[in-house]
Amino acid sequence: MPELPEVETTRRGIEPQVCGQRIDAVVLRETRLRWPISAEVARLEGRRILDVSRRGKYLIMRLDEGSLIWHLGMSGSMRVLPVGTAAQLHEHVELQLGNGQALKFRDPRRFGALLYSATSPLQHPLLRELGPEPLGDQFHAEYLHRCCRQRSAAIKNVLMNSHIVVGVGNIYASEALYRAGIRPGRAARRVSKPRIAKLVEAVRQTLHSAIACGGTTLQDFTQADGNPGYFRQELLVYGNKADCKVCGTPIKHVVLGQRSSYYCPQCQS
DNA sequence: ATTGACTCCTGATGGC
DNA sequence: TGCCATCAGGAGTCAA
Repeated sequence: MPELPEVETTRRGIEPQVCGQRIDAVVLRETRLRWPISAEVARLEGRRILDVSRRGKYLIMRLDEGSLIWHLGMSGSMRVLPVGTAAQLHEHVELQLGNGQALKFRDPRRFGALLYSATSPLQHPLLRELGPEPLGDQFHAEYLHRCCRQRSAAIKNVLMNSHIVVGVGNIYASEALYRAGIRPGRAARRVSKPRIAKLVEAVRQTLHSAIACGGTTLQDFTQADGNPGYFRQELLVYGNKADCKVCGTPIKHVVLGQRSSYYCPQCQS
C-alpha cells in the first residue's frame, strides 16, 4: 500500500514528534517481519533520534549511534500516541520517547521491515542500488528514456522498478500513465521520447498532488495522527470500474506482472 | 542482463 | 449465516 506519498506523509507526521528525543524503551511484540528484527533493536534504550529522512519507500531514522531503516510494506503505518495508550492488534513495535510519546508501528501483513544499520544507512544493501528519487533532478526525460530504450517489459513495470526510479507503486504508476496518455502494457522501448518526457512530468505531478492530500488510503494506511490520506477521491483510473472521466469510455482492467492495472483504451495508446 | 513467477502474511470481499 | 476462493498498495529471490 504505502508508496512514496504515504511514506513521505508518515515522515512529515512523525518528524516533529520524534526528532531530538531520547529512546526510553523499546517494545517488540512481534519480531517476525519481512526480515526478523535484529537483537540490536532491543538494545536501543538511551539512544537519541537525530532526524527522519526518506529514500524511496524507506524511512531512515538517524540515531546518535547507528540508524534505523523502516519499510511499511503493503499494510504498514505509524502513529505517535502518548506512552500507555493501549496497543492495537498487529502493533509490532513501539519506541517510547523522552517526551512521553510513543512511536507505534502497525503492520497486519508483516511485509514491512525494521533494520538496524551500524554505519551509513544509504550503503545498506537494500538501499545502495536504488534508482533516483522521482521528485529530484536526477529523474528526467533523458534518464528514463535511456532506461527504456532497450527494454521490452511493459512501461508500467519499468516505472515500478525501484532500481530505475524509487517510490512509484501500483496505484501511482496507473495514475501517471493515465495522465500521460500511455497504455500500461506498452513495451517501454516503444514509448517515444516526447511521451517519456510527458510521463516524467505526470509522475511528478501525481506524486506531488498525492503528498498534498496526505497520501491514498485504500484499507490500512493512516497518517501519523490517525487520519486517512485523502488522495483516493482524486484517483482518476486506479480501482475505477466505471467510465473514463474525460471521454466516457469504459475503463479497462488488466493484470500486468501480477498487479492490477487500469487504463482508458480511448485516451491511452 | 532482463524477465516473469513465486513468496512472505492477514484481512476484506464476493459467490454459493 | 457460514464457508471457501480470490484478491490486495511491496519487492527480494530465483530460474529461465
